[in-house]
This record gives sequence, C-alpha cells and structure tokens, in this order.
Amino acid sequence: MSELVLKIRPIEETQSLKSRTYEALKAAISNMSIYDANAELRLDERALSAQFGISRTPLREALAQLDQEGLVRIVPRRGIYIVRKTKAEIVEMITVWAALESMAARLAAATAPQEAIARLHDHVDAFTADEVALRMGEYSDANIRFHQAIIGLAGSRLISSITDGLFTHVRAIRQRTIFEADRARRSIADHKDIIAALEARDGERAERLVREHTLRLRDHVERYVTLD
Amino acid sequence: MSELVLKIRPIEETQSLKSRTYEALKAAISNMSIYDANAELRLDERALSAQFGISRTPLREALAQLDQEGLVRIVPRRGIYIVRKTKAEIVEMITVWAALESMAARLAAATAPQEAIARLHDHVDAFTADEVALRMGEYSDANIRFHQAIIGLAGSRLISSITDGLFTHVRAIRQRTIFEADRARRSIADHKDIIAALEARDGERAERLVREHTLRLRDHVERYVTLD
DNA sequence: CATTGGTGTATGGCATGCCAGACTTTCAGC
DNA sequence: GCTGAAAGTCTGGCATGCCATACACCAATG
Repeated sequence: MSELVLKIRPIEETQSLKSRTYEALKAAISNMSIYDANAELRLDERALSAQFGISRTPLREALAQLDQEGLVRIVPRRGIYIVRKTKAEIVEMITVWAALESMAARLAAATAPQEAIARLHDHVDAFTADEVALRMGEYSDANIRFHQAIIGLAGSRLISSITDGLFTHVRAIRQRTIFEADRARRSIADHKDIIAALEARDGERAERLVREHTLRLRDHVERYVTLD
Repeated sequence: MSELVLKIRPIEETQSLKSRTYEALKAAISNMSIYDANAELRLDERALSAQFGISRTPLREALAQLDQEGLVRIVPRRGIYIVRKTKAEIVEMITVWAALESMAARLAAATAPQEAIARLHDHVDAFTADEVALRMGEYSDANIRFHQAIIGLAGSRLISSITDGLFTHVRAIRQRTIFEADRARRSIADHKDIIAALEARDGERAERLVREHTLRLRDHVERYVTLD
C-alpha cells in the first residue's frame, strides 16, 4: 500500500479533538473511491458527532476546515455535502501543480544539494520500462514520490503545502491515469531527463521539462478521463 | 475605472456572523501597517467577542479560518497571535505568485477573448513613466490590478483563489517596493511587453515575461527590503 | 385535479458555561 | 535575598441547549 506518501505529522502532537476529527474525516473522504458513485453525499453533524463520540463543536470546526479546503460544502440550514470534483476542476488542479512543480524544479536546480538531487534516481531507476507494466502499483507510488521529492528539493514550505492540498484531491485520478503502459514508458524517460537537467543545474530546462511533463498529464486527463 | 477586478462577493449574501467576523478581522489584520511594529500581537477571544457583540463561537470559527490561512496562529491554552511574516516567507509567496501568474499568462494567451486582453491596456496606458513618480499611489493600485487582471484572464478559479490568498499577505510589501521610480519605469515597459505577447497569442513568451517580471520583484525584495 | 397556504420537522448557527492546562504570583523555607 | 512549590488566574477546548430558517407534508380551496 501507500503509507509512503503519508504526510509527516508536524512535530507537535496535534491531540485536539478537532485535529483528530479533521484527519479522520479527510482520510475517509479521500479514500472514498470515486467508483462508489452513489455513496451518500450528505453528512449529518449530529450523527457524525455521535459516531465519533464527541460533541458537535469540534466536529463543526473540523468540517469548517474541510469546507475551506473544498472537500465538503456546508450550506446553511441545508446540509453538509461531500464535494464531487468535476473534471474541469481536476484539470485546473493539475495545471496549478504543473506551475508549482516546475517552479520548484527551478529552485531545486539553483539550491538543492547535489546528494539530494542524486537521490531522485532511487525513485526512477528501480523500474525499467518493461517492469512498469508488471508492477504498476509500485510504480504509481514511486511516480508520486518522485514528484513530491522534486517539490521537496525546492525547500519551499509554501509550495509543499499547496501541492499537498492539491494532491489530496487529485490522488484518485493520478492513480487511474498512470495505469497505462504508454504513459508510464514516456514518464520514465521524462523523469530521467528531469534529473539530468537538475544535475546539470540547468534551472530553465528543468523547469520546462517538469512543466511539459505535467501538462501532458493534464491534457491526457482532459482528453481521456471521464468522471461523473 | 476598475470595478472589473472587484472581488465579486459570492452570490449568496454571506450574512453569517462567522463570515462577517472573518472579513472584519482579515481587513483589520491586513491593513495593520507593518510599520506599527509594536502593535499588540496578541488577541483575546473573550475581549474580541465582546467588541463584536457576538459570542465566542462564531468568533472562534472566524479565527480558525484565519489560522488556517496563516494570518493568525492559535496556540492551545497560550493565546492567539497575529502572525508576522518573515522576509523569507514573503519571498516564497512572491515566488509562488510568479509561478501561478506565469501559468495564468500561458492560459490567457491560449483562451482569453481578444477584447479582454485589449482591456489590459487600461491598466498601463494611463501612466507614462514620468507620471508614475507623481502619481505613485494610483500607479501602485493600477499595477496590482494589472496583475490580477492577467490572472483573471486565465479563467481558472483555483489560480485566482490561491493568488488572492497570497495577495492578502504580500500587499503591504508590494506597496512599499513599488515606491521606486526605477522599478516603476521598468515595470511599465515589462507590462507592455506582456500585453504584446498575449495579443500575439504567444503563450510561451507571455509566460516567460511574467515569470521574469515577478521574479525580479522577488529578487528586489530579497535584496533591499528589510522586515523585522 | 392543480394550487396555495399553513404547520411540523430537520439542520446548521449561535450563546453559554464548565473544564484542563499553562502562566503568574505569592509565600514558605533555607 | 534567593529558590521552589503551591495556589490563583487566564486562555482556549469542549459540551450542551436554544433558535431561525429551509423544506416537506398535508389540507383547504379554486
């Protein structure tokens, strides 16, 4: 499985009921497969607070946070609904991802330590193009970690936090679309080029390669993925 | 005029106490000049709720939202503090701004209607390089609106919402750094080039120009602005 | 049968009060 | 005079209950 990409919890133990409830709800919503199309989209404050064994106050605070992140929508006196992302919204997210990761690549080329860049190979070299087809699940994880690693190299907390938020939304799609040998083969080649550009400290090129790579994913989703 | 970029308040009148309190606090914090260095950084839930004439519940919800946006920091059983942005954080924000606005320019070049692009001239042509020195305040506003207009042309709600958030934080700095004739003169030239690229539908070039323009601002801030 | 008005119910918004933890103050002991 | 512990105070977290409003259901009316 993929506890690999679990966000590292901030040092301070966030023990408040609000925080724990937030995490629980977020995980539940994120892992809610987009396949169970007719899962109940409506949440009930009182029922949930009873399930969690807490009062409505911390639950409401957790829900408010999820609302702000766009995972749920709170409609006054109507209800709380799990948000279904449209394809257009997913495409927007990937576009923003492309913008931020490409900028991260530029920063990484300028400032990341050589050893850190070298470690990017670990995420790519483990797979040959042929193996990908066989171990697609593993590759999907490695692929995601590769992109997160580049963002990490930039050393920008802001970029990391924004993309983490996007990742929560895009996860399901990303795992689906990667399940295609063609894209995977191309993807491996792209990744190697990106690493080469970083190692050559060619920020412009790394930026461009990352952008084009991710925009290709966007176009692919736009063309071939269907939701709803 | 510029009702063009006015934030369109969500259709539904957000009359909830939480929303109104949030807006009020956000405005108060944002407009708190970074010059009154020793303004009280600590907020008191009970005192604020009394000032607003509401109970602590909606106030807490508003504060929680501000906490998530990074404008305040809530420390359990310690207090609520107005966050002072470090220069490094401001620089990160401008970097993200550069990434997103440049991507927006690329999108705008591809999809924005010709008339909309043409309206960008309004934000620039009103000033000659010489006038800028005289009407710096006006130019500063026009400058900001120009960049928001480009982002608007992209038609991406996500990019707009993220940059709006950044703008709240960066506003004070941006107004300070623009107060320099040299940068302003260069800025006007840059803006005209950007418009030209958009009109030529040259997405690559528009993207690059916007990125370089904003990264120059970043470098300027990094070098010459002092906070704290 | 369609429409409209009224009433009951469900749901989130808000007010209020108590609680645990952290800081401050004070006073005993050396 | 100094140190340390204990009590008091301040602060945000949480539980609980009431309220206004949106909606559904139903009856009365044309």
